[in-house]
Amino acid sequence: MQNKVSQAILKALALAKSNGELNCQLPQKLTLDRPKNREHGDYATSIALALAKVANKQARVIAEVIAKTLTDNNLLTPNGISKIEIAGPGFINITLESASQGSVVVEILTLGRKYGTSNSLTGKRINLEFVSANPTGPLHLGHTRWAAVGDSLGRVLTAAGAQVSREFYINDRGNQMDLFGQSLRAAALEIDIPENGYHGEYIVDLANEITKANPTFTTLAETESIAAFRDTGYQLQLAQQQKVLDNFGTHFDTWFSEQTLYEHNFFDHVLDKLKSLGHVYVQDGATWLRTTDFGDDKDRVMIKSDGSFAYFASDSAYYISKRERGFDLCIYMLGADHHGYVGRIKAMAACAGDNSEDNVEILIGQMVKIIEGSQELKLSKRAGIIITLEELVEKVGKDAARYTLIRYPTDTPMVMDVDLLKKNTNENPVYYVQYAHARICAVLRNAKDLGIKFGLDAYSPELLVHERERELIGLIAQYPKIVASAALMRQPHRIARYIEEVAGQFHRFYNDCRVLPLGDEKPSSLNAARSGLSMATAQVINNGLDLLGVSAPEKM
RNA sequence: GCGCCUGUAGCUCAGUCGGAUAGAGCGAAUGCCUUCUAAGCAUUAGGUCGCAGGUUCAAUUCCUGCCAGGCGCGCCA
Repeated sequence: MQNKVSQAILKALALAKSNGELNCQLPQKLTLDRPKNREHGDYATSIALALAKVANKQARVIAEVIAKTLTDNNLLTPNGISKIEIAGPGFINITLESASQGSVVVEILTLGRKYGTSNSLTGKRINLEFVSANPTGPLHLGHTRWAAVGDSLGRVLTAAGAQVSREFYINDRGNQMDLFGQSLRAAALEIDIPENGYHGEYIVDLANEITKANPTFTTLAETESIAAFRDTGYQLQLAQQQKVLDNFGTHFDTWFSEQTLYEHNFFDHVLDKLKSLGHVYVQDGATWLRTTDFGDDKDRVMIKSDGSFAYFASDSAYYISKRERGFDLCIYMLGADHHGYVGRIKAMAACAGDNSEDNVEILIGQMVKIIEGSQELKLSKRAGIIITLEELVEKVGKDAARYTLIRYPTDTPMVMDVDLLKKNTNENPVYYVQYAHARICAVLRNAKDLGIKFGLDAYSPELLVHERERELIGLIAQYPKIVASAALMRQPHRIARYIEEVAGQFHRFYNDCRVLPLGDEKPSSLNAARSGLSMATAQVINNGLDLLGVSAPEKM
């Protein structure tokens, strides 16, 4: 619909130019906005203001020319436009015919779950890496934000046509793993845990669990004992993370083990590749990647002078693995404490011969603060984990947890008030949206009981002329654009904010427009049309909630 | 010191590839259920969009400088 309107205006512009009424370069495409103020029509464009300078004419004059051309060439009614007005400094406000505007309901009911999907990213192979927690403990709140947002982004990108693979990178080698093993063994033997080891309470529980199943571990020689605790603890912890994420509705296509980067000479291949491109050198006994060639602050060590691999070696190998597995775009979702990595990862990609703009994207998620009893809970690795994903879900439920975490843009630090989420569930916007959905389902159940036919056949868009109906229709027509922009900008929170608006708009419609017949009234075609609109609204809310991984209950 | 993020209503936050009178929820005040889910709706109150310049028809949005807060700057992972 919107497209038809903008085509009409572009056509008018072209006609005006050929008439000599407009003498300037014409835009390729036109932006139609949905005005905030309803008095400004269904759509508005500021094209006349934009052209004023290049055409060397007053904006209002240009707007007049466009309006006149549209009218004179019979471009209004055939394109579903009922009214065109010029306002303010030269805005063109467009009002649609009810029948034409209401046709979107037919589109929604026809497409169903597919409404909102597009092909704007079709053909793009995207590797989406998120969470990637160390397998040395439970998932905490920071991970939880990404578990929700990353999963939703995956769904949004898929809806835009991209081929997405979600990946969890398991940091299963290096010092941290050894410290993990040492800590577990120390806990089992009830001796002091190393200073920089893991101190959370879960370590003791995990150690006990391991000892119970494997009583001999504590009797092995120290090195073997540490390795045994490490490897068993790793398996248990990883399984735990997988289970928790699965319950949270976040699923990964690939769990990628860091260790495997060093198998089958893959790392040698990586190093050869980087060498052949001329960015590797040896100094002070260490092997470096010259990332400063591409704007990094300093060069990075890949192989330390003692011959062991630095973490950056894995980073590089992992990136190259992703690219060689055929992904066009690698999206990294990192915590704010890792934002220093942006420069080096992009530079490393450039060292590998890639375009660091097109092939790599790094999204930084700011910290999640958590408040309980009006006091901030400080997260501390040493003291152990304050709140885990599992605990959060136990406290507030999966839907509320996911929704709250996705609702804010990730580059904003967010504050979660546990008390609020715990005791006042109705203060959470997720219920507002879910309630709208459940409410519609209730109405439709009643409609069915009353024998009202409200499918595609019985839908008469021209009957929906009430202000509330027009607003609601106009809003649900925006959904595909919202999904596309959420995908393009990698911002799933836009979906949440949008469906909140839809829910609100539905509640207002429901309040002012009786959907079903009153008392003994016979069902009319208006009842059917309104039921159809309600059904389409439910579909949009359902599709939106689905992109967030939140359920759309039919009863509440 | 350098880099990234943030500063919008009493609180938590949207909006910002420049657009008309800056929004929502919560909190405060007042109305609306004899028929569709009141977990809802309506009205009111509440703002120098951190500060100061600049760019232009138009700046909360873009640029520069400052102020305040968060985070990061290892041959750790």
